[in-house]
Amino acid sequence: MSTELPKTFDPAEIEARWYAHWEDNGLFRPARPDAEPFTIVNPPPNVTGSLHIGHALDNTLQDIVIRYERLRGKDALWVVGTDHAGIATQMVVERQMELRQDKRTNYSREDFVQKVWEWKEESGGTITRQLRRLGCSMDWSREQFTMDEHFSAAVLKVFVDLYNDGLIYRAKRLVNWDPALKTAISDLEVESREVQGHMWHFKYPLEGGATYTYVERDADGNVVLEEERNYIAIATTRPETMLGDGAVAVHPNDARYAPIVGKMCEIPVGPKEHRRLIPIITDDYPDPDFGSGAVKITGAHDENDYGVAQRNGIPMYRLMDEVAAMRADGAPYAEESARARAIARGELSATAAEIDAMNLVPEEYRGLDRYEARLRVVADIDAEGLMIAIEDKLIMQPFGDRGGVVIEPMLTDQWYVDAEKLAQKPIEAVRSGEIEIVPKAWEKTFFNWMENIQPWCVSRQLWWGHRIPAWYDEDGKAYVALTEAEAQAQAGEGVALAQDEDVLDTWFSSALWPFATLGWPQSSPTQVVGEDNASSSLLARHYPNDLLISGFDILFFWDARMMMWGYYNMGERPWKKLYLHGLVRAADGSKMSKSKGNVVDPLGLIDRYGADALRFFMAAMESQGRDIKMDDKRVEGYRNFATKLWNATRFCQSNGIGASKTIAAPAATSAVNRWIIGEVVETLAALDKAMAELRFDAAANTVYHFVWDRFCDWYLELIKGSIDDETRAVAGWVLDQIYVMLHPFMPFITEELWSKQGDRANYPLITAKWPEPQASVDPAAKAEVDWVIELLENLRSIRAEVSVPPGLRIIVGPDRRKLSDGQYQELVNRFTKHGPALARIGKLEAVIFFNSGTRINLSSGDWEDRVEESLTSYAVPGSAVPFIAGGVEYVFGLEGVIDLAAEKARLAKALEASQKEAKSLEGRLANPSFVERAKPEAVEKARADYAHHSAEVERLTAALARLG
RNA sequence: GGGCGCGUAGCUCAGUGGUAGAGCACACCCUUCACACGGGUGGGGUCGCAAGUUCAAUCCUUGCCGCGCCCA
Repeated sequence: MSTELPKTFDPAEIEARWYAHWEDNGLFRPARPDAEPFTIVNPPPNVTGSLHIGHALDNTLQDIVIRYERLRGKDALWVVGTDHAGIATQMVVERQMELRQDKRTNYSREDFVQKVWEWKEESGGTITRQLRRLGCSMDWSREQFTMDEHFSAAVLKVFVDLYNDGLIYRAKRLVNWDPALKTAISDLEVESREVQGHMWHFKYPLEGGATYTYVERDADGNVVLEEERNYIAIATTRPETMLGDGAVAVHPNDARYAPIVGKMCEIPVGPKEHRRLIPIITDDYPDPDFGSGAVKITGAHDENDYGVAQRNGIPMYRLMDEVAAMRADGAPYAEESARARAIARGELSATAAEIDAMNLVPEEYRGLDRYEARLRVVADIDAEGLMIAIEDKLIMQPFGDRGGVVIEPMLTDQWYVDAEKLAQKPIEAVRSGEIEIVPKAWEKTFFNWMENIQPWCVSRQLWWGHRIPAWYDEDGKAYVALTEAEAQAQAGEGVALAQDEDVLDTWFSSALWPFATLGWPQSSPTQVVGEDNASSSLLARHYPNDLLISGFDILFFWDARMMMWGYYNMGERPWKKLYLHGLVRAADGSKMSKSKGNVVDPLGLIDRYGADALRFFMAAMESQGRDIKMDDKRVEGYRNFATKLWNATRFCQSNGIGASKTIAAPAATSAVNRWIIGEVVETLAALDKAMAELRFDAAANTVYHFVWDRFCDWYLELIKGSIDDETRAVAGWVLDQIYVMLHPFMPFITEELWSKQGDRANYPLITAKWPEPQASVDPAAKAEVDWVIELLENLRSIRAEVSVPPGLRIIVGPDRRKLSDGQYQELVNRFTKHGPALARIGKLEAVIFFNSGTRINLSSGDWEDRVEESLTSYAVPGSAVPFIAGGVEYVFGLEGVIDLAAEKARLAKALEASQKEAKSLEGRLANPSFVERAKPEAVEKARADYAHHSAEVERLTAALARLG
């Protein structure tokens, strides 16, 4: 028996109650050992994080899929967990320390890491609680963390394996150094932004006051400037790096500087007596048309210069420390610069390490911040009269995406993954279709990046994270092993070893998510499913995963790296399909950001409209490939939709309609019941198709329109007043199908209504069965109900347009003389069967078959055979309105009540539309090439449409004529 | 500079080689016994611009204009 519903629908109460029920009863992952597995892993959110609208979208989509597959009977596993987020988490804890005038370096590494763990235990669960409020049905019983012991073991194993395979190595290179976080970061963590800056033009005097003739020519080769110079002009946006210049480079074809190539010039900064001389060299890098065409080369602080320096054997002098302040270490400047001069003259050779140890910052600049040093350098050069010009200029600057400060390229020792080799399998997989990317448009972006991939810097100068399993002996030789003992064994007894201080990039570990969460490496992928080894069974059953859903913004960060790790460690794709969704934007289309203050809190939306409404919004707006603009009104609309369903259920309950007893559609004889069953069949097919194609918008809209437009607006209206046992059974069944089909999108309200429809304590909706109507569309029933609907829509439209008083009951009828006997019989049948509904909804009193004597009273069903009314009595202006439904012309009898002018206008409008349509079709059909060359179906359709419209034109013309 | 995507009703968005749809908004009507978070009926679009392909283009091609993103 059903339980009566309260009049109002309270999402908050329902959500809290059902979520706890599902979770407490293990319903997110019921034991289904024999079922086909289906697996999704969630992109692990930062453990420091809280739920933002992007998470809401991402997790809603995943939950829709997982609930759908669970309902379809699969062994659906949604792996959940959080990411230790090295930089972000360490920052959070350090900031808290700052508030207490404390800092990380006041502690030992072990103590600090311990404090991070304490913080994580206390405050790290925010986002997982919030995911529950969204209704996400993850398998919390196996919640993971990237720093869990088993996960860490997996990370170290991958590092060691890669090292042994030569795919990971340590090298001194120019890296993106974040001076705020004091760590290296990867290319992907750098954002280029255009900022207002300056270009300074300086004179670098030639050695010993040498001069040359500088000649500037225009495009035609005419001399536009010719002068004697004792300097070479250099343009730079970063004067402070001049101190580390190793050379000046010009393009080999640049005739202006040909006279001085190979000569030496002086860096015009620092104490005069110790000024360094550097060579003028040629390289393809300088662009003769940019600036002066001459470029200073600071190999240790600029990506392009680094390349030039490497190609030409130019020393790379490091100028800054870990916070990008000018170095204060090393020997006095006089001593260091003397050595540098010797090196430049070729009198002294030095190793890279020796060069790195040299500090070429003059005493007066030592310890200054790089920007302060810049100001001082510029002022000093200007004072000496060597500044040519300052230009305002927009320059591209690299910013750290976490620290928010300008990245300083720095020469440091870091660990690199040979990404190019690891990228090959993933590239092939996407190319061959082994991994499908949806929407397909992203494939190009994927290939473009993967095919130009750079070595991946994976070491980070942090304390929180997976410490790199490398130990060094006193000579700096590295021993890579899973444990210190193994490293010691490699190094030999008695060799003093020290472990690498650095940790691994968080993405290095989170890329193991698809299999390390399933028990790898303790269980191998080839192990057979066995009851005795739960984890091996898990890995074998659930790897590869079926689907990954992520935002396109982490395609490279995470998705691509999962592919690399999947093929490398498991020899197989991590998932069969990758679905990429867009960003959720603010209502005005701008990107949401804390600094702009336009962040929409998903929890606030849940408070206002309910989780179901927010979820449905996300689904309905998720068309492949597009960003979603936030629209509260739309969320509200879906809250209204939920209320609509709630009230439809209340109506059903008050009419004794309860839970269905069968999976299959009940047997039905009435057209309305047979029709709605057919509508369920069609809706289900459309929904399944949309889900198979991951068209979340189409899926959501399909259910929405079925529930509102078909079930509520027509079915319930048509059955009112004639609810018999068959109808009760069918209506109850349809409601149940609605709950099931809608459940992936709106889990809370559907579960609540399902439970209230009958005694179902042991049969919750979340684990119910997906519909199997075992029925098909009945074309006859469909035609009959479509006829009723068309008739009623015509009646309502006319009533509104010609202002028939709302309560007035009216008469309709066709002319018997225009009907065949078969048509007449069918109409008599239909009017008799649907009389009460037509009377109630259409406010019809009777149907008269004019010129036959037959009149049927629609509410009572009474017949009169010899009525005197004929069409003639209505064929007077102002008494009859014609319309066509189901191909039959009716007259709407309204003696004296209609608005003649409005009626004329209505007919004229309809006539115009029909004429336009008919004319266009006529023209098309008159075109021989259309008839000859178009598809036969198209020609056929055009003919039929033309016949229809020209008949319409005739009737409307006649009707208009009758009105005078 | 290279690549990708977008430009359809006032707004937010679907869509198709045969001249267009939804939700919201708007106008009018309705206190009809599930629902005013409701019911009903309407108005509203040269589908960015210009060429081309085609019997036919909003949909295909090219160019242009505008917007966004990614990469240098």
